[in-house]
This record gives sequence, C-alpha cells and structure tokens, in this order.
Amino acid sequence: MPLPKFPCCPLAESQAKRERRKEARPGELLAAALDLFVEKGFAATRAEEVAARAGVSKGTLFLYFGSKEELFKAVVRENISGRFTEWEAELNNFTGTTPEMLAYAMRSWWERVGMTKASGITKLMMSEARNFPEIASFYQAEVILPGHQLIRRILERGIERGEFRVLDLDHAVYSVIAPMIFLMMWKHSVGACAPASFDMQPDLFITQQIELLLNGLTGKAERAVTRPPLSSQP
Amino acid sequence: MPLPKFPCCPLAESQAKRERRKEARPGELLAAALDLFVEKGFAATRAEEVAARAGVSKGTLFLYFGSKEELFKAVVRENISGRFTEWEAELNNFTGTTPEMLAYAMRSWWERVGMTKASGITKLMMSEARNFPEIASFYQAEVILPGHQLIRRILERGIERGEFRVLDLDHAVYSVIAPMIFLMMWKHSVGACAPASFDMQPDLFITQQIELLLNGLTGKAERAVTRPPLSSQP
Amino acid sequence: MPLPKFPCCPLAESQAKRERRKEARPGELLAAALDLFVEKGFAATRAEEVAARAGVSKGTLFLYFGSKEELFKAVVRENISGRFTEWEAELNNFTGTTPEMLAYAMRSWWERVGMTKASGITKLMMSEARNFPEIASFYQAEVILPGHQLIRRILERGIERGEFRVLDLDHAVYSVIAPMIFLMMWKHSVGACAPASFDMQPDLFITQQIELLLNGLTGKAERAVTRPPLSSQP
Amino acid sequence: MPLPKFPCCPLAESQAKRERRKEARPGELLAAALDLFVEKGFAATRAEEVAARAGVSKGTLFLYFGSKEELFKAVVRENISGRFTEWEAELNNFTGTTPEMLAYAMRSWWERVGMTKASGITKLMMSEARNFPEIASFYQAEVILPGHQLIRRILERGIERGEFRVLDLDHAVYSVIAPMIFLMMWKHSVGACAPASFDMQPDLFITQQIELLLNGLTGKAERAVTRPPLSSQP
DNA sequence: AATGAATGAGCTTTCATTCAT
DNA sequence: CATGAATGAAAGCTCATTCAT
Repeated sequence: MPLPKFPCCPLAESQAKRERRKEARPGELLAAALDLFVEKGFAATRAEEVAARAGVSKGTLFLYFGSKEELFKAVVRENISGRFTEWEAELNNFTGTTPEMLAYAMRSWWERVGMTKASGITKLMMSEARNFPEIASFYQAEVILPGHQLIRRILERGIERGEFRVLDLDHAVYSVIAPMIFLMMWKHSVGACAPASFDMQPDLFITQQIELLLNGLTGKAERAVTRPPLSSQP
Repeated sequence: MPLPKFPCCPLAESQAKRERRKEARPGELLAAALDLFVEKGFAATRAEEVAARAGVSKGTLFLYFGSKEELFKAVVRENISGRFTEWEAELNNFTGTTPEMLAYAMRSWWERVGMTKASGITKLMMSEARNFPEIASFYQAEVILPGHQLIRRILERGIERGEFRVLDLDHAVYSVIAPMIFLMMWKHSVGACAPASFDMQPDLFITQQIELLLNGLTGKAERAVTRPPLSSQP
Repeated sequence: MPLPKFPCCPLAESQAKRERRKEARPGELLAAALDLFVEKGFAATRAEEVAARAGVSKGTLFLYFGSKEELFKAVVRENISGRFTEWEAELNNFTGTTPEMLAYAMRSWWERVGMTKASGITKLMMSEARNFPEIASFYQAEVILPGHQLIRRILERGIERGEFRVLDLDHAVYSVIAPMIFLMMWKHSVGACAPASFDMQPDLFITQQIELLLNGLTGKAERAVTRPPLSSQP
Repeated sequence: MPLPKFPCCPLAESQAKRERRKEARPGELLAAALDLFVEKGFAATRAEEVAARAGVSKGTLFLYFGSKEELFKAVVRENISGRFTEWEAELNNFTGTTPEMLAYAMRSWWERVGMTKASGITKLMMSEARNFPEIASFYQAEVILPGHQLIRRILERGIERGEFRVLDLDHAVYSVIAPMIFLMMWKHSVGACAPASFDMQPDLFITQQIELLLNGLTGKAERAVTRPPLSSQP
C-alpha cells in the first residue's frame, strides 16, 4: 500500500539513485560472497568481510540474506541458472562432425564457465558439499545431472554415427568432465598461489585435451588441433 | 563411586600399555584429524572432535600439537611421505611398453593413493590451499612437482621410443593427472553424499580412462582394456 | 508501474485526510505500543512492530517519539490520566452505606480500568518498574498514591460511621487493592495463555471478593452479593 | 570411560576443590540468573552479567546451560520442586480448626516461599509468561494447579465442618491466592524501588489479610490477629 | 512529514587454548 | 602425561536509530 507518488514535482528521478542501489545490492553482495567463499571457504569467510567487499555494513548484508548459510545458498543458486537449455538447443542445431561438436562444447564451456567467475562455484561445491548436503543435492540436480546428459548425448551421437567407438557411456562421460572439473579446481586452489613454474595455460590445455580425448596418446595428430575461432559455429 | 581396587603402585603393566599408547597418540590424532579435515574442512572441524575421535581429551591434543594449525600442517606432512623415490625406482626397472607403463602407473596410483585415505589430502589441499599458502607450497614441492616429473618421464619415454606422438609435454602431464585429481575430489565431495544415480566405479573409470588416454575416442579398442590383475606387474 | 493519474497538484482533499491522520498518529502509535508492551514486555517489543501495527513506517515512529524509551514513558503517561479527581468527586457525593460504597468503587474500577486495556499498564509497571525507576516513581505518584488515598478514605468513612471495625488502615488498603492488582496481572499473563481449566470470570470474582472482604469466610452471606446494575448507582 | 584414579598418592583430596566447584556451578549460576531475571526481566538480562554475578566467565555459563532460554527454563524448574506433597501431608495431619488451618497455610507459605527468593519466580512468570508459553504451561501444571487444589481442600474442609459458609469454590480459591500473588509482585516491583512512604510490612499484611479473609471488614476482631509464633503448629 | 535503506553497537554463542589438578 | 573446567576473543545476528530521498 505505497502512498501515491506525485510526479508533478520532479521527484521521479531523485528517488532513483537509492532505488537503483537497492536493486544492485543483492548482486554486489553475491559477487563479493562468491569471491570470498571461493577464496577462503565458507567457514573461514566472515560475514562482515563480504559486506565490506560489497561496500556496505554488516547489517546490510543481513537485510538481504537472512543468514550466512542463506547467502551461501543464494550464491550457488545465482550462479547456476539454467544455462543448459540454451546450450542444448545450440548443440541440437549443430551440423558438423561429432568430434567437432565435442570440441565446440568443451571450448565454449571454457569460455562461458571455466574462464569466468562461475567456475568458482564448482570449487565451492567440491570443498563444501559435505557441509551442505542439501545444497549439494540441489547442485547435483541442477548442474551435474544436466551436464552429464548433455555430454552423454554428444557421445551417443558419435557412436551412432560411427565416429566414436563403443564404450561404457557412464564412465566416458566422467572422462570428458574430469579435465574440466580439474581445471576449475586447479585454477582456484594451487593455481591461485602457485609459482610460475606451475603456470598452466588453460586454453592450451583444453585444446590439447580435446585432441587427446579424440585421438589418444598413440594416435597421429589431427587437424582438429588447429583451433578454429571459437565463435565460428560451423 | 567405589574406591579403586588397585594396590598402591603396581604400575608396571599398566604403565607399559600407556607407554605404548603414548607413542601411538600422535598417529591416532593425525588419523582422526585427517578424516575430519577431509570430511568437513579445516575451519569446520573442531579440535575437540578430533581429540574425541582419537579417544583422548581436548587438552591432550594440544600437548602434541601446539595449535590447530600445526595439527593441520602435521596432517599434511604425515600423509605425503616420499613415496616417489620408491615409485621412480619401480618405473626405472619397468621393461614393458610405455602404454603398459602408463597403465601400470595409473593403476598402482589408484591402489596406493587414490583408493586409500591418503587421497583425502589432495581434497584437503585443493580446498584449503589459499588459507595455508605455506603448506600449499610445501605440498607443491613435495607432491605435485615430483608427481609431474614422474609422469613427464613416462611420456618422454613414450615419445623417445616412438610409442607416443609428439606433443606439449607440460600440458600432457596435466591431461594424465586430471582424471586422478578429479577422482579424488569426486570421491570426497559429491561422491560422499551422492545418490546411487551418480555411482561411479573408480576402477572401471580408471581402466577406461587409460584406454581413452592411449587411443582416444576415435581409436579402436585395444587389448589394454582387458585389465590384467593389478599385482601381476613386474 | 502505471503513471499516477493525479493532475499536478490537487492536494486539497487528500491533504486534509492526511492532516487528520497526522493528528491521530501519536495516539495510534501509543495504542499499538501499549498492546505490544503489555503482551511482550518492553525489551521484547520491537520498534518496527509498533510502527507496523500503527500502520506507519519505522522512521515515523521516531518522528513522534525520540526513542523507544520515550515511547514507553509516553505510553505510561498517556494511560494514566487523572481519573481520580472525577472519581473522588463521585464518591464524595455517595450517599449509601460504606459497604455499598466500597462495592461500588470496586465494581466501577473493574468497568473503567480492570476490564479495559488500561489494566495492561499495571502489568507493564509491575514487570518493568525496576528497569524504569523514574517512570515507576511517576506511576506511584500519579496512580498508586491517589488510589491508596481513595481507598483509605472509604475505609476511614466506614470506621467513622461504625460500619467497619478498627484496623491497621495502611495494610487494609493493600487488602482491598490486592485482588484488583492480582486480577490485572492474571489477565495479562497466565490468563492470556491458560487452558480453559483456569478460566476465571472476573466479575464473578469481583463480586465474591467484595462479599468476602466485607463479611469474611465465616460470616453469613449478605444481600450485597446480589449485584445491582452497575450504572444505577448515584 | 575415565581412566582409573590411583588413590595411593594423596590425589583424592586435591581433585576435590575443583570438583566441588563444578558441582556448585549450576546452582550458583541459577541463583544469579534468578536474581537478575527477577530484577530486570529475561530480555534485559545479559548472559555475561549472570556469569559475572556467579563469579565465572561468559563461556562457562554456556558450558552448563546451552542457551539463555534453557537457563531461564532451568531457573523456573529449579525453584519449583514439588514442595506441595510435603505441604499437603502437613495439612492432612492438621488437627485444629479450619480457620487456624488457613492461617497456618498462609503464614507458612510466607515463610517458605513469599519471604524467600523463590517468590521471584512468580514475578518472573507473570512478567514473561507470554514470551514463554511452553514454560508458562509447565508452571501452571506444576505450581498453579497443585496450589489451587491445596487451597481448595482447605476451603472444602471448612465448609464441610460448618466453619465456612458456602460459596463458589473456584473463585474463592482466587481470593485466597490473590493477596499472596500480589505480595510477591509488589515486593519485586514497586516494593523494590519504592520510597519509604509505600513501605509495607509483609507479615503484618499477611496477618491482617488472614483476619479479613476470615471475618471481613464488618466482623469483630478475633483473637486470631494476635499472631502465635509461626512454628508452634497447634 | 514520511519513508525505509543503511548503520553499527550490543548481545548471544562458539571454540581454540590454557592450566590447576 | 592427561584431563576437562574455565576462559575470552571472535563471529553471527538483531534492532534502535539515523538520514538521504
């Protein structure tokens, strides 16, 4: 029941700055929380720190998220969003070979997830799953399961079309996923405090990983390694 | 409270048992701590819990480890142990083909590390590295670096002998390591609270992963997949 | 958000309503505060709740009352009002016997105070007096003392006229007051959450209490018990 | 599973002081909490204050009581204890007249409850019942109900023996109880911060109240007023 | 005047650490 | 050596109060 606002006097705009901030707050807080949770873990991150990084006071944090745990859940949910439907559509329209398709999937995963802050969520879940079983199962349903199915469909297509040999699909899915998970974990742990000696160039890794996945260590190098511009969906 | 029925000071026997326990203490504490740190993370593990699981009182824990952080460091150190020299020797004496050698290395890794509690250490490091940079770099020096070099040597052997094609060694090493790291993380996070639908059989995964690593998705299935009993290797 | 359909500044009518509300505000706030303070105590009542119940925002509350404590004081002051002079006049004009006078006083107390929300103030004072000594002594001066004197005068009249026997006046006053205080406390505490088994009918209690006060447990029931309509008294 | 203690070396005694303190702690804390809760109410009492008054630190309080609310509940329970069975037995053996019996009951109530710190519990319950409905109903079952029945039995005896006239028992019980409740409330609120002008001498009040209850304002003073030594149970 | 977003002091509760026994 | 009662710093959370709009 808000009292009617009279727009005659030019209040319309003046209300705006604060309003805009109010709408931006949750996002700023979630971003700050993601950073810190990824960096230090849930327990070691103090609520006040999150608030400070978002440029607000402790109290404000609790205005938007009822508790630290709710904040955690929100961080996970926020960064999950059904990217999968969009993705699946893209792949359904894919007309190239299945090796190209797999390569495309892995590269665009890197660009859209691995490379971004969203990758921190995986680190977070891996580190904290046991402390938040409820969230963990939510994550499984929303991320892991759809991800598996997406990869599985690619592999099935390859097998159907005679491009891939027949193998245990369930575990093959893990073989495709493993290097991605690894990359995210590495980036947010060792990678974040490693000396240059352990420097890894993720897209080089991804590229070669695709190559190996397709042709193996004993195979002969294929043209696939020469990476086509990522956006040139064939 | 009945009076204790022990004559005045016949400690001989009981002293002995206690003596034995005394020497076992640190080990029991470290084992308990490993379990709990892996399960819940460093911050969420309470010192008292560790003590309780080791069957001693809170005070005793601090008798052996000056602080919770020292306990953490000790846990990491304890579970690292230079298994690498022994391992390297084993591989130096290896006479089979390099694909066989790689398969052997990965399978024995699974048996000696992946399958055991020691795998928890990796999960721990990945989760906590940024909170314990000192320990993390120690871990890098003692585990990651030697591990890399071991794998690297195998790959070099394969290339030298013409069994593997030429590729960027540094990143190929990561491709070998990634599924192992992934397996440990998975086992100690999602795997520990996953519904049966995500059940993964690690040795099936390892076996197929070796196969894929060698021959790729497009290769033809090789004999290597029929896994010889793990212990029958030279 | 449709644009407001008000022409530029036709505030005339709406201003008026707001004006009226503005003057009602403090009263609405005090009423809401009385309810909540009585129900939950001073400390457990949140300023925002008071505001909400009065239909205004938190900020507005502090526009009218500088602090929660001031609000409390205002609530007490507001609900005390010198009903005593009016009351005393009434009794001065009383022409019946003193037992009738006492009965009348107690019954009209029940109707004018005990039965109404004002009774909550006593509960409030009893519960919070030690946290608000300043207010407590104000309450004593404005309520307790005049109340005592009023009762005392009745008793004195009874003694003078030979209707009551001689006794320690100060403590006799308490004997008259006690059941009234009790009734208010009971109603606002146990009575507010008691099962039916403790249901008490206040006017039955009052009636019988008057009877007992006059004639005691050992006396014979007097006509006084047949209660005349309360308002038919002079 | 405590390790056996060897009493040969004279440890038996040395353990004692701390042990004794440990056993005394809960009691000391409850006493401190009772005082403060009665004085300031539940919400306005800080846990640290309670601890300080009991001579321990904040942390220690939570070693014995899991939360402030549990402490509150323990305070109420602790001070309730089935004093009623003992009391009832006493009255069953009573051989005097029922007026004497009632007088005895009220006076011994004053000595055993009203006069002691236990009276604070009633003030506490009256003030906080609405905030602790669970505790309130516990209090009703354990204190109010038995108390009512005890009084009721006395009144019934009086009526049966023709010493009291017939009246509505349920409300008569309240008439007996009211001055006692009043006394406790008064003592712990106004009484605790009143100027001397409101000084009330509780046993004088009790004595005269008994007299009034028995004979009423219009009755003639009985001998009962000359109060016999309280312990001389007739 | 009214609003409600923002603040931060203050309180409860936890837990690593100490130390008397 | 071992214990576990005691401690108090630190963290989560609440809510009276402020102030830009």
